[in-house]
Amino acid sequence: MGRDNMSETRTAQAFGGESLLFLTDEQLRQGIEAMFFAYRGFTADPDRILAELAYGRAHHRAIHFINRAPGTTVNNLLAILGVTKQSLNRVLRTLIADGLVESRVGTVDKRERHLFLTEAGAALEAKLSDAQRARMRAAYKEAGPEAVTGFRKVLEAMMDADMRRAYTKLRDTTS
Amino acid sequence: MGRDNMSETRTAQAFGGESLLFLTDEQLRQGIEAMFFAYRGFTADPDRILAELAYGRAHHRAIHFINRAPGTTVNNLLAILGVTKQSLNRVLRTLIADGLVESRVGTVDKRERHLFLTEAGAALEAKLSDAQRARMRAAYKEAGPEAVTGFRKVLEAMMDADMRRAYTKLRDTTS
DNA sequence: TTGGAATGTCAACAAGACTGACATAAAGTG
DNA sequence: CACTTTATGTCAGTCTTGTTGACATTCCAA
Repeated sequence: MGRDNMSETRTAQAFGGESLLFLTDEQLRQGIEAMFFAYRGFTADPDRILAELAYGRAHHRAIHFINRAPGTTVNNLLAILGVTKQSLNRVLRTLIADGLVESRVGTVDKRERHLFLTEAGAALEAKLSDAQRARMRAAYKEAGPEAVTGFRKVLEAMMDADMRRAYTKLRDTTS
Repeated sequence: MGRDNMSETRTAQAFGGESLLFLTDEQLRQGIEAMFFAYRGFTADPDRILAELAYGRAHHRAIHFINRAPGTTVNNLLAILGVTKQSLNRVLRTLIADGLVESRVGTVDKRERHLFLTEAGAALEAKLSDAQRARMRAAYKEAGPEAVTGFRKVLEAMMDADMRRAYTKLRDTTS
């Protein structure tokens, strides 16, 4: 019980900013398990909403990033989502058929399809991200401002290089 | 470009410990996207190892938690993993058939099966968690000690109540 | 005009989740 | 002892989401 608290204190408080971290396998494993359980919570609320509509996480991801970067091309979306075009295409087809996403042929390059959310699509996006933001907001409040900064720092450091590029590019985009 | 850095600074530095958080939807969305991209990195290394062995994440999860709590019952594992017994059983069957997991009938309650890793199972577990820990260690080092504390705090606050119980119970177990 | 790039479609397949139904054995309870 | 509940396993079928491979279309660019 008290054992872990002790080692955690040692890491966080006894050592200063740029000093060596005291990283036991035990502490790393706790971080790993925390990621596992937290990700379940992270997706739980949207999953419930999606289940009612016979959609899955793949639909959520597509809707999220189309909303985030309206007019994005299919190829661009593929790179961000990290799936094959066939897999994405199946999801997009249902979303387009259901009137949540609109695909417009490119004007400068007519091979490209630019993706936009319809009103209905934007409404679902709002519903999904409201739920997810509520969870995130509660977690942030409970953990406190400094914790949030640390949280973001570690997550960013955990990404693959190319995902980190995609993330920071999106992050620094004024939406 | 600079816009986000400004708002982040405002949140993290201008306000003190117990003050109200300045939580814009923009900041929350960045946290959401950070979770998405980071989780990909989090699973990338084990996924590569597992792909060579024709195993998936489900096998990894089972192996991880059996290693974590040797002798755990099937029911216990079900609760932690949050899947159906049919789904877990399929994974366990292959792991037992491949000689990575051993299932022993309970002594006090003969209905229960207690799960253990074999030597081969423990070897794979070590290989997988070495890879995952290396990623985690690098991220922790890059982010710094205070960031690690904050990271863990936010993740814990993001869990569902029952997962949080499972997590802290595991966390506080001397392994 | 030819080659390559972007996109889409079809088919087949696999992992991994689900539900539902049923079997078995053991434990608990009246 | 009879009955119920619990723990586990299994069979069958479905769904989502991912994969590969093959092929067509469109169109830009050398």
